[in-house]
Amino acid sequence: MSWQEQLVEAGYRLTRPRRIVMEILNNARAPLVPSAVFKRAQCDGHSLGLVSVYRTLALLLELDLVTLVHFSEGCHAYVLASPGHHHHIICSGCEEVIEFSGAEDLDALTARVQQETGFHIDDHLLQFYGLCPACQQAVAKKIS
Amino acid sequence: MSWQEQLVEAGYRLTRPRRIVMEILNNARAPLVPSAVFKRAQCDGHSLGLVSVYRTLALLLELDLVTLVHFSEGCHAYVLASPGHHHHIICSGCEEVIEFSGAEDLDALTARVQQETGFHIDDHLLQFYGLCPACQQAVAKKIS
DNA sequence: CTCACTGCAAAGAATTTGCACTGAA
DNA sequence: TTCAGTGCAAATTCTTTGCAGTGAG
Repeated sequence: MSWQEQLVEAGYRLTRPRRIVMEILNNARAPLVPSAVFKRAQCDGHSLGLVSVYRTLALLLELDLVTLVHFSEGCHAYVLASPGHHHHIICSGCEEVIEFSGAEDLDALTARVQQETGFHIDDHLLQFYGLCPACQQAVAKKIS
Repeated sequence: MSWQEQLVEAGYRLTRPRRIVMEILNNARAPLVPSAVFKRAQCDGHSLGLVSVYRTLALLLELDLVTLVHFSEGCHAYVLASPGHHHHIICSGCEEVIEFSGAEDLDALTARVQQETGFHIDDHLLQFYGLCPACQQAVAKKIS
């Protein structure tokens, strides 16, 4: 089901601002904060209010059409969410984000922790940080 | 090495506000945002500025004496960090936070993802969300 | 046609900065 | 005694809300 269908399915309208925000997130390689989405829209010649960006992102988040990515310093930004459960690797160099799946690999750990702590675990947050291939090369060049 | 020693070691002074913030975090079962730390200080009859709370938390974070915990809605809060690498489980009921170790269990996954993506992974963020034993009981009672 | 959605302007939070004063070493 | 650290007040973000106008269905 396309995101347009999901929106409508959930009882929302398919409007210009929502299209623009989705298009921008779709073209973005890195996670974007609301103001960044707004700026890109302006650069692309689109007109939309910053307020709509906030409201649209909140809505898309609720519908799981976008996800939050957390940075170690305590900021968070939005990326498009592909269907299904995914995790992200974030490049510390260029902030590019790549998805990977593999929740299964956590099952053993989850079970162990549940047993040890008595908690009933129902969700998790997993992200990796590192350097993408391009940035690794850039660093290598800089050093040599 | 105690946190006091770590502070001094790093060239900082051991001041009243820093003691107060550490004491409050030490007594807190749940992660606290800056304003919450500030309020608790007031309740405890301590006098310190909100600004100092911000500055102190930033410093403690830099020294790894405290860590950030992320909530799914996009907020983050501070908890005391015990030495060594740890992860957190956060209770969705009472926000209590418990630490667990087990980075080793991620090694296999890390290796696989590195190979698949070409990224060079050097850090990760892992948190579990769920219900602590007490809150599980509370829910069970409510239903019955 | 209607009502959900938009965009402005304004309010409200959250966080940072400038600066004179204070107290840890 | 000295300078790092504090606390206030003000500045700067960041985010939310009220409300009249607009356009998707």
